[in-house]
Amino acid sequence: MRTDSSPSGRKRNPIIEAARRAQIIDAAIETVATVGYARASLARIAQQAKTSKSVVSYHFAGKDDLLVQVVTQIYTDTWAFMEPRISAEPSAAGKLRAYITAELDYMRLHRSRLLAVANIVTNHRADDGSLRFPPGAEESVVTVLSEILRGGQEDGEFRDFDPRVVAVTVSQALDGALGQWVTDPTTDLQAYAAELTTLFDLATRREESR
Amino acid sequence: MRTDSSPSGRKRNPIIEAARRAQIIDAAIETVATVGYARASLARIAQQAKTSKSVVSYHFAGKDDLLVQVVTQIYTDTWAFMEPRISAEPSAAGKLRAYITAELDYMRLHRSRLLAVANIVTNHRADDGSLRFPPGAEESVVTVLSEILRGGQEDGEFRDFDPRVVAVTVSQALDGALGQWVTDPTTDLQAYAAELTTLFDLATRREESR
Amino acid sequence: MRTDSSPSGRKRNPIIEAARRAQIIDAAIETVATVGYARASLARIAQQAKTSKSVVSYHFAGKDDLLVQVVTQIYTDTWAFMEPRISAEPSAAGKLRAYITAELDYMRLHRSRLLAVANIVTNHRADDGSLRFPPGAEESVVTVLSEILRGGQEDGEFRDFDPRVVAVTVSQALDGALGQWVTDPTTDLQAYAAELTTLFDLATRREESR
Amino acid sequence: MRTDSSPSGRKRNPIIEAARRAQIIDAAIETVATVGYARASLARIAQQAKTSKSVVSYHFAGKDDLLVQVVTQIYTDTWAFMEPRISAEPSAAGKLRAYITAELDYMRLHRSRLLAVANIVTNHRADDGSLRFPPGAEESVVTVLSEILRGGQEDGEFRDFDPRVVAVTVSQALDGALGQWVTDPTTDLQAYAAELTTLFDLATRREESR
DNA sequence: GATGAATGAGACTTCATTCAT
DNA sequence: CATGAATGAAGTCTCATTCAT
Repeated sequence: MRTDSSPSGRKRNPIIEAARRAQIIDAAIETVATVGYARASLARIAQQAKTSKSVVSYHFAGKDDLLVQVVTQIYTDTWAFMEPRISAEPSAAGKLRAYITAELDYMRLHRSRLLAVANIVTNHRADDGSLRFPPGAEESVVTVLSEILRGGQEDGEFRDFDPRVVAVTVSQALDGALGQWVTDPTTDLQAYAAELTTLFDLATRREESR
Repeated sequence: MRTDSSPSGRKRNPIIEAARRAQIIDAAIETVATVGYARASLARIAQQAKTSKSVVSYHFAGKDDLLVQVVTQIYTDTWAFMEPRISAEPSAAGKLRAYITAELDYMRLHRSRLLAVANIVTNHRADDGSLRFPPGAEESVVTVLSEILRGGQEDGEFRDFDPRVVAVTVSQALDGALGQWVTDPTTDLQAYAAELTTLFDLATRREESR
Repeated sequence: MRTDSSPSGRKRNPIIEAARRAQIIDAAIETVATVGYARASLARIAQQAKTSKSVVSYHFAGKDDLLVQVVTQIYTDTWAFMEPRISAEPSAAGKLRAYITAELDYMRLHRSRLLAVANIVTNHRADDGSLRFPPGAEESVVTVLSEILRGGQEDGEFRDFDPRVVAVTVSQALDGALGQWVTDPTTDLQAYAAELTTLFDLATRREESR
Repeated sequence: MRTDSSPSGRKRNPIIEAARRAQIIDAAIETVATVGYARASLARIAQQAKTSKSVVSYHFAGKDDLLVQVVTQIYTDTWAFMEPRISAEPSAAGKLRAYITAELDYMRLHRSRLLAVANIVTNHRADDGSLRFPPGAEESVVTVLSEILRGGQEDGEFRDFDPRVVAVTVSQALDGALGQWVTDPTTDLQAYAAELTTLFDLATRREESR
């Protein structure tokens, strides 16, 4: 097994290399989304990627490395999708609405990705038992949301509340939408988005503005 | 292994029986809460219960049976704790507030139980890959909440919204509180409860009443 | 566990005792006949007998003891059924025919017993790996047959052949009938008996008598 | 574990692969022949093959797959040995004699193989309890024998009898020879062959030809 | 550079037996 | 006398990882 996560030999071909890695990451996403974290073994992932376990072990330092990269990549991609739509909104309330609708739009396009991320983030642990992706982490969704909310409070748009509590709740609400959609595939995610934007609008705006 | 999960020999000793079962269930709860669903093996659970795997297999038909009983028992116990407080409230808004505060109170008393249930419910699957405790199930939290909310709408207390969306969101919000508390043990759950009751109060009441 | 195979306590009731033993032996027969020797565990046998493993262990010194008694009892019963019909025939050829038809008649009445015996006899071994019921044993079917055949040779009824070879072959032929019947339940055992009596008649009689 | 039982990676090494598989199959044969079907665990087989259980599980999809391949391979090999000798005989009676002597010759050369096959075929079952190698199967010995016998009847060589009954009996007679040889290692298999050929000759030929 | 082969640990389950009551 | 409870060994299979080529 290679010890670093990006193979580098004498004649490595970075294009083929990247393609293989992407293929394996996609397979990991699909596998975790389909069978759940606990049953997503390297064998199953390799099978999904139509390769062998060796190939997976060659391109990634180990299972942990693979899953970390899955999460990182999805976080990056999701944020690249959502960020412009959030930034485009001048008001904090607009940003919050944009956040909700953007994530639900992304969800419709990439169900497996968000499913995989949710599975991994809530289950993957280091050997000492600590969560590998603690909800308070820097890059976390919750942190971003907190800042939007705090901004809205400072601007006077939002009432007084604990930004972290609301951020956690919004984030959980979106996970709930995903779960609901998985349980009932007929769920209308756009209607769901409308429900949630209204809900959090009412829940966050200043009393005077009502 | 015992064939059925609830032993019924002619002269079985229900006291010893029940005690052992309770001990093992407690061990399972503690283990899942501590190391997570994926690492909660029968060996670890047995170790926690200070017995051997054989004893666990003797008292439960299998791992699946054990986990199902863990969930069932916690559901029952949680509901026995919450139900009186909810029923005592005459209004739907009161019931909703009671629901939130009751679950968070239970959480303070029995962190491991709710942690275990959350872990099992989101991860445990049948052999065919389907979730063993689908969120839409009869006894599910979401169903109970939906009915409270629908009642409030019929009474005219609540505005018009999709009860299921709000029920899912409330339930997820409570899970989020648990996660937040685990991540940051200094979290004040009573303050958290106040934040959430206010949030959902604002989010659900009729506009006229504002 | 009791060390001897027939329990004897202060107030034992030999009638109940015998009934229980018979019930367990029947269950063992049925279990071995149904699922085969390798899967006939004490648990399965106890289940078939509608008791618990403890009861089986109490009435028999162990699995080995139980199986030995199953075989012994069936041998005894089979022979009690066959012996009069064989003895009634004055000629050796008649005895041979009687042997074949009698065993096939018994087979129709007690399929499970012969199936169980065949399974146990060919599979059950002592801890050192030696067969527990070697085909050459005193009480064995083959020995009885050999003597009938040798008698027929001494009388001049039968041609010259190795009695043991023919005895083994007749015995195997009957086992083959059982296997055939199990495979194809529509097999007509009486027609099968006629085929076999003719076959071994032709195979054993003296040339002059043809 | 390998997912399929016959590996087909892009660049697998068929030589090493085949050698290991053959080694494990031989070990399985020897183990089953020695300790019997019921005690032939993967651990014992691996020990006999001087490897570990993992290696066995790597090369075969499971115990069932291994045993199926053992039987298949022995069937193939036995038939390759016997077929030319049978085909060389023009008459049906000759073919029948050749069948008997050929199998007994093979038995002398490969006692363990025939012992293993007999053990597996009579004991190995699918999970639903049905025999894995039912005696009526296409490739079965009995089917081949039946056709030889039927041919002899159509030619007028053989008397009128149920070909299946005689086929079963011949096959069982050969198994009986094996059992006899195992019980008494001094058994002269060539003499045994002569006894059997005479026996079935007399049993099958037309009356006119006597 | 890439992979087929191997490995040992550990998963869940079933086994025959023993023991305390 | 009878049995529910417990036990440790052993069963098959899957795991993530490593290694020789």
